[in-house]
Amino acid sequence: MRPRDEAKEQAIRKKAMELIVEEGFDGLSMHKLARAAGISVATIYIYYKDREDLILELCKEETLRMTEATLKNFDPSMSFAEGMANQWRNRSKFWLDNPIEAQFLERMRHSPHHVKSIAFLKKDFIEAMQLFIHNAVKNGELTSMPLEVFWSVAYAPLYQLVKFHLDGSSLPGAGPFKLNDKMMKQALQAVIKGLTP
Amino acid sequence: MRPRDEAKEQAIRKKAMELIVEEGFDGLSMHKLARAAGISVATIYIYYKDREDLILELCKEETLRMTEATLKNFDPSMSFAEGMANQWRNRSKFWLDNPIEAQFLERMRHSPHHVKSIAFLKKDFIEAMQLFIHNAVKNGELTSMPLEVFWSVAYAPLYQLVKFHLDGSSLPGAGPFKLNDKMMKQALQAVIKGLTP
DNA sequence: TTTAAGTGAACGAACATTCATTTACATTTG
DNA sequence: CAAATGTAAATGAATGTTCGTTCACTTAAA
Repeated sequence: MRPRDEAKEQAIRKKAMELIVEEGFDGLSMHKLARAAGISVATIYIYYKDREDLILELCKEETLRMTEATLKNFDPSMSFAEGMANQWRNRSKFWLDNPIEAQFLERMRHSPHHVKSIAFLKKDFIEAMQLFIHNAVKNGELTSMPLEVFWSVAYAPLYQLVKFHLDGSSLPGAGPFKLNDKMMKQALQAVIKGLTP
Repeated sequence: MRPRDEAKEQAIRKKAMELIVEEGFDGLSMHKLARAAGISVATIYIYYKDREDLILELCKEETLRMTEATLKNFDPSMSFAEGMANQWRNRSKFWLDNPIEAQFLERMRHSPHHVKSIAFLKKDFIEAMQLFIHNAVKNGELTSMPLEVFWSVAYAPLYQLVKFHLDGSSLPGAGPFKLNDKMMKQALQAVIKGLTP
């Protein structure tokens, strides 16, 4: 029996995400993908049932990689300031180390696939995050508020900053934009201050 | 000479945005759009040069409507807390009053069209925003920071909250989500607190 | 009567998916 | 050890469909 060529599957995945990031979902056609990956169209269908399956499998795997990176050295019993610093570090590091994969996930989040995409978040990841804010509230380090309000204030600024960075610009008229450590620290500090009682 | 049927152009615009919001950019085909709008395919080409032109014209007009709504009763010389309250009110109101249009703009912002899309922001809108934060810093109401850091901390939480609301949910496991005034106030308060020296 | 709005049919290109065939490797056989 | 065999990987061509766009034509109002 002939074994699968791992390099081919990797090429499919990589090029598919590149196409989606650079040209959007309408830029991902099976023929174009095959040409970009240097394989035959039919080969894609050995690995994936159809186009939809390919997209969802990509999302599933990258979501897993993302959540694993996000939980690195994280412990829900950390102090609030420590935990927030860890989360901002982990999340921004994942984005900057894996810009294609992270931007692909962001495209998913802002597409009709969104509902299916968040379903890939593992229970233990969600529970760790909920336990963290529960502890912080209990310890008087965090104002009590709905999960959604916390998430919006705590992390949305981080993702926006990283998006500005990867876009290379923010507003027309403002110059090119390059995120640095000082800005990240400043934003994190503001967020912590806002969330602290 | 036969006059243009305004209702037809409106139907095209409305249905195009609906298709993009509900099915993504690959869901917007000219044939499907014509069928949805109850007109002939060729009619679309009377109003728009091609598919790309249609998308960009939609974006241009909706961006204008959005910035006009955002500037309502806004004055850069307002106090920081007043100005922020005005902006959160204006921006959330536009989203909730025009969910299709707002979500269409958000799809643009997270697509390869993004660069063209931000170019539609009028200079006076940007200048008003910049003057507002300049004044606030001068008056000691706002910590000095790069525009991008400010924007991320000040508004990204708002857009994330509204997105949770329109999605109807946040994380799997968390129940359905409905944004209310109290949550909005709480988030705004946190943001202002974080940005104040 | 004039003129632009509006149309349905038609164009070739690109699309997702399938299929008969070939290829390359692991295993079995001599 | 080498040749034959089995099998899933890999393929290019082909299928039928949908795509964006155009065009010769009809319609309606100024």
